[in-house]
Amino acid sequence: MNRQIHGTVSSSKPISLKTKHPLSDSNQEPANGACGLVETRVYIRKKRLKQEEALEPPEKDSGKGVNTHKLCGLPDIEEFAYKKNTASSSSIFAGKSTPMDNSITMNSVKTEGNAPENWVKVFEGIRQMRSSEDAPVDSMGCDKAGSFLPPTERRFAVLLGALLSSQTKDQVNNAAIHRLHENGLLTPEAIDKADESTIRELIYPVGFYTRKATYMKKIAKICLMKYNGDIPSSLDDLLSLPGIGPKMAHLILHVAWNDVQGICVDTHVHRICNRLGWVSRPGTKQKTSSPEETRVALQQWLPKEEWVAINPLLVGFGQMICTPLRPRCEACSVTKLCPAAFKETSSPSSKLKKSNRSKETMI
DNA sequence: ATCCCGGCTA
DNA sequence: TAGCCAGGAT
Repeated sequence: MNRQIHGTVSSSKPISLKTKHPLSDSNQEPANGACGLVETRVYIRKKRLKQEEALEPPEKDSGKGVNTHKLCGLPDIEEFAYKKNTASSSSIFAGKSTPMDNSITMNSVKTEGNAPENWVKVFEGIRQMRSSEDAPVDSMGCDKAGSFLPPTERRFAVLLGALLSSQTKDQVNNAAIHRLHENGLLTPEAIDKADESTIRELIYPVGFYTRKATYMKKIAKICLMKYNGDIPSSLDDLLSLPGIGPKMAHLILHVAWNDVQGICVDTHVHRICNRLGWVSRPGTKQKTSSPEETRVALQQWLPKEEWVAINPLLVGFGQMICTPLRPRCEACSVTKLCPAAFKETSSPSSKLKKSNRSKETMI
């Protein structure tokens, strides 16, 4: 295995793509005797992880979750929404009016008719828990990666960041974007010309890298042909891109275009809103069954000023406290207002009866 | 409903 | 080590 991976971040020397790469020969994974291959892969992954650490020292809070609001190269929406006065004037939101005054948009909230009682208190409670927990380490050096790019390229980088970030730790995602950038592959033109296998190697090991490499090629072509090298600016057009679903489409719209058409609902938002009783299937009291259903229900009463903020708020909360399995209700300050509080003490023992468990935890 | 890819954990 | 997790496609 002679593949070279330069260890230093500062080096701009592209990763050698000439040497053989276990992933470059498509249809690898022979049904048998894949041991050598697997070892090679593990080796490369370790190297990459080292590289990533050099790029971004590990964060304590980073956990496993995907901080979707932290797209590589972008200012952190969470910071944008919750810190006092960040230098967000220079952020991607520059140009539009000052970011919402986070000091409290709540006051001006006119509660919609069907808004859950006390939601403001819960919102504030969660916000406080979030700020007392180790504030999420601010978006490391990665914001240099994209922020200095001209608007069109920056938007494309946002799009790729969103695509790559799903099911992938920030660190891995940022490193992948970094490698793409090193190789001049952050523009639709370059992606269009590059080999899919090259892209696949560069983004490895982000989650689902094979599919994502394919999507990147298609997306680049679509951007060139239909959008003059820019990314789509409407929700429907974003959704039409392969690999871009509702969650990412709304996120991209927020970050790239500063346009809020809907709430970015991921599994955390979905889960927590149901636990809190904030959403239900239309005309019933039952839990919503999908993030999309949650999004629609939530939008019916949550004031638009909070549509961007709620995602980073609940994502962080969902990682630290209101976890999917065995939520840490004892560490939560809003249990008095939470219908689901302490109801999920699922005894770790009973793996059996999936039905029971799913009833309790799959909320 | 199942697959994708790899990290995490019981 | 087996199984869960997480958006999106099919």
